[in-house]
Amino acid sequence: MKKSITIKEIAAEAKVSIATVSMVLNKKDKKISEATREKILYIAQKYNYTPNTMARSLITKQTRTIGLVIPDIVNPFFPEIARGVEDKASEFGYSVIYCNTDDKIKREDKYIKVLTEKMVDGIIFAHSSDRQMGFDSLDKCKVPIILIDRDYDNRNVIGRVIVENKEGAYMATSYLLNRGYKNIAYIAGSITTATAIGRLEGYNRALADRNITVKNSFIKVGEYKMQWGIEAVEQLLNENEPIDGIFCGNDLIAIGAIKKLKERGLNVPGDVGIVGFDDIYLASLVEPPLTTIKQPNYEMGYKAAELLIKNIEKMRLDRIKYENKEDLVQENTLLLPTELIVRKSTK
Amino acid sequence: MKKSITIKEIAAEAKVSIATVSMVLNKKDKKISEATREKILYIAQKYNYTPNTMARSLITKQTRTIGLVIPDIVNPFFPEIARGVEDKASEFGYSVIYCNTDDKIKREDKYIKVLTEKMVDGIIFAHSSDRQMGFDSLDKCKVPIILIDRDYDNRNVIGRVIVENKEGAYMATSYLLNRGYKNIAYIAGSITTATAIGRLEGYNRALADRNITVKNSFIKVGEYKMQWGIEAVEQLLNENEPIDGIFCGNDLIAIGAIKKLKERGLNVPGDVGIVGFDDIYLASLVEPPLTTIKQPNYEMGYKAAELLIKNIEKMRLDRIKYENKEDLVQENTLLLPTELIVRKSTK
DNA sequence: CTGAAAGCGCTTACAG
DNA sequence: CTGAAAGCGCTTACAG
Repeated sequence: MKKSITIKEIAAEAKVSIATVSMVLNKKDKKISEATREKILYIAQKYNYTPNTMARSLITKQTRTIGLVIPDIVNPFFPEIARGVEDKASEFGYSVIYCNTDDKIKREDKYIKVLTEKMVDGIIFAHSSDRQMGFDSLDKCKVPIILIDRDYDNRNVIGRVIVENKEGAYMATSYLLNRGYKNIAYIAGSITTATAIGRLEGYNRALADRNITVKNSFIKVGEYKMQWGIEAVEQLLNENEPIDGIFCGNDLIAIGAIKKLKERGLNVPGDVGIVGFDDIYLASLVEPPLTTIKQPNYEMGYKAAELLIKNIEKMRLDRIKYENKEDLVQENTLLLPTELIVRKSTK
Repeated sequence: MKKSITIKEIAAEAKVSIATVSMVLNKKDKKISEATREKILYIAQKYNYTPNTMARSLITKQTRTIGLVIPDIVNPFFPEIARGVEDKASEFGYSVIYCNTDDKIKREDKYIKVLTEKMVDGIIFAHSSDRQMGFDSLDKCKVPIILIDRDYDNRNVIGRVIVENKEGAYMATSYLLNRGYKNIAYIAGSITTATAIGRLEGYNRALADRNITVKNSFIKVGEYKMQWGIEAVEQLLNENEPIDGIFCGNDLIAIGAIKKLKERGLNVPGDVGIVGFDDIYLASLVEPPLTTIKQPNYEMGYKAAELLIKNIEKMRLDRIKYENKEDLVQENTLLLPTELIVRKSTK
């Protein structure tokens, strides 16, 4: 491909210094005469000058690039987040490098390292549910990190964007109880993350508020996949305790659960009431359409990017190292509300 | 965040030159004594040295970063492509910057420019259907480009990965004809791209092969969205000519079409046979599950990244400018086959 | 086996 | 209003 000209060559042709060219091209040209300015701009235009941002970054120590580390863009949970991040980033003139970790800690660490080497200005990170310890790579990381969705106490993080999981789960479970369902199971994706714990608490609380005893056999723990919804329903139906309602840890589980219930000849929501969590794209398209707790994914990505970039720019301005991150995290924790979306079949 | 040490500081502490440190750290250290090597490695380890790839890129002229420019990651068509790209890229040690254009030519041009400035080694580009001319920005682009899915004749491109649209559409239409449907409409997303033209040709051909006259009123052109499927069915049902089958330009259209048909009390596939195109994630989850032409999206992304990176590395090795791109495009055109996926309702 | 030096393309005080 | 110079953190011939 054609090579781009440099400011050196422009300077030569314009018979000025490279400093002058640099100033004009960066619009720090208040002190430059109109004549030289126009001459330089004309030449740059003529040769289709493209600045080399690598050279610039080397000096300014900013790349205007951020990293987005997520488990899997194919999981319908993540595209909206990714879109939110990219929208906000491009609004601020930042680019985003995205990485799929498949929830593997090794890959997470690798990507954190690669992104650090590429000198990204910051990272937005939805980490694996398995990551309960071993944050060495994050501690070593020289780049500010915002955690999204999956929340842990962690020192090496400047902020978090999380969701009102407890409140959402409470809403979901209460919705089922209010509609007369009594024996409500909870099919969880995991039970270790703050996210999962919040959802479990909300479920427990909703039952407790109505003096319903929580049955351990009604709580099934697996993974956030459709297949697990299928298996969990299989288990629940094969046990002695009858159920008539299910709160599912996410929509994918709920879709699997519906599939299995229908196979067994049970109607949803006639025989068994179901509520999911997340409100992914396909929740409205499956049949019956899924009643679900809307998690504001787009907003989560958008807000995370905003938080990150604002902090990046602030750090640069203040020339502060922010060693004391405890305060920062408190200040930069965003809790997004959830919402119950009731959908009825068109049939 | 903590500042990383530089090779200069390592050199000082090890009492060697920076050249030696550089060689050791880059494993070009055949000629370096074991003692100095270990000393350097130890110090680098001790201070958690992170190379500054900006500085490196400035010299080597390679960033090991590629750009992925797509309309919208939220459109379920793209996550698999994006995943394929990222998988192959990371396999080769490349990162990927992704950009959403919303099919807007202005945004495409902006991103191409930004990526060029960031000195990406290459770009994978699924461009807007509206882009029928005005490739100036691409012509100006100093970076090799691989086109995916949407194909145009264009000089400034080193390769293409496209799909057997014609064959797929032929399969889809023939499938409906073989099952006894006679009056088959085609709800197209667009009609201008090579992709769309291929699908239309396949549809026409399947009808022609059975001596069925193509009716213009059976061909509806709109956009690749669910809403258009709904509207197009509305139109088709309000017209005089009865239909009993629909080939849809993509799955989203097909899902909208099914929705509308059901609203009107028509059974799918009992009353109206439907085939989609793309095989997106939710095709199996809607009810009735969608029979569709599988477009190998993951593979498309994967192959595109492979093609791109191989060409990048080859160009670097050969130190060739590849001005004559005509040949290159021929050589680097990958045509991926489609496949008919028949799905039956579980009810 | 190792070092001194040039240079990648830029920005940023500083001097005039 | 403009230029000379230093330097960002590296790599790469070249010399010894």
